Amino acid sequence: MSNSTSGQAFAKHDHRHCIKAALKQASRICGERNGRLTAQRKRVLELVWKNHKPVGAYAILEQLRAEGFNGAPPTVYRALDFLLEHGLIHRIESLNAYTGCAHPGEQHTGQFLICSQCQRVAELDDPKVKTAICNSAALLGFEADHQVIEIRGLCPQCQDH
Amino acid sequence: MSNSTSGQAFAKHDHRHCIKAALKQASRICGERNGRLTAQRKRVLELVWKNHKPVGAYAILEQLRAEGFNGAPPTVYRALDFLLEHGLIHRIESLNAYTGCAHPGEQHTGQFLICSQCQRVAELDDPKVKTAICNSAALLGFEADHQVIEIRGLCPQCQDH
DNA sequence: AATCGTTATGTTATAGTATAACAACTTCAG
DNA sequence: CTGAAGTTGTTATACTATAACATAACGATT
Ligand SMILES: [Zn+2]
Ligand SMILES: [Zn+2]
Ligand SMILES: [Zn+2]
Ligand SMILES: [Zn+2]
Repeated sequence: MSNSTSGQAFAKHDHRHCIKAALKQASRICGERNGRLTAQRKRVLELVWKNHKPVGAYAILEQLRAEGFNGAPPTVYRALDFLLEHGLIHRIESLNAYTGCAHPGEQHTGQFLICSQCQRVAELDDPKVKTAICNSAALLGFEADHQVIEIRGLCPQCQDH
Repeated sequence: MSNSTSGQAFAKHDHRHCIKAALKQASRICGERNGRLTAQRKRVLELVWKNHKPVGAYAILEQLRAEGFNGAPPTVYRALDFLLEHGLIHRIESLNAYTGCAHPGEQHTGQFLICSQCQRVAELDDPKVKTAICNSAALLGFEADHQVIEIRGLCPQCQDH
């Protein structure tokens, strides 16, 4: 089961559950695949999950340094690469930033709703969207493989005023 | 009328027509809006349209320098910003690169098919895709504004072998 | 426990992408 | 001609990401 219902990022919720669930899932998935969720990788994953706002590699680095870690960019990028490879986080191309995956372990390619105001991101995985794209691509004989879908707009809470 | 039928990028065609049409449209659109298509901006647009492969800002800079221009990054980025603002080019987020717009002047947000092998890009504007996304977003109360859609895969010609 | 290949991390330097800030020049309406 | 707006030049710097090589931790095997 997923650790985050679609769109939950925009609803009021106890985010500690998100974090806890994400770590638990990560642990399980790494166990199944012989991936080693080391302390650093785990810490980076926690920082990515700190909230539903995508976070940049250098922001993570700053956090780690604030905690006494004395490291350099490659350390962070390696951790991020590991987490990406195991499907525990996604990269948001239009932000050069990273966000926790809401459906870890399941094979998928996320679709992201990004609030222009509060920066929070919700991950969707709507098969209709995927189908529409694949159909459209197929008409041109294009064989779709991976999709980057990042939608900017206003989340429910930021539409108010 | 658009200067490039959807998906033409992947078909055999006389690309000189693409370039010529793009420049003509650009000239018209800038005229209508009191945008000044200066020599530099025009040259950058030509370089972006050199083929259907997105091109990076620094690659453009190199080209310009090879032509005797002795400039710096801001010049290129300013030209790109101008062209983006007037809807004459698009930015491909997942490549940090720029590509000519196939429907300049028309209000739209492109959807891009990017061949992983030959790097060529075709621009779509499928209303079904847009609708599917907007519907999906609306279910969460999210008001979609701008969409980044970049599909990786293999173009018809690169699927052969 | 000692060994050894594999994986992970440390470290330094550098590549690649983008913008800030200010100066000089061009254009064009009045 | 003149002044305001827009454009380009120039220098420096911020931000994002990786190359390359050294060291350390791990884990299976002996
Ligand atoms: Zn949460
Ligand atoms: Zn918001
Ligand atoms: Zn063409
Ligand atoms: Zn191709």
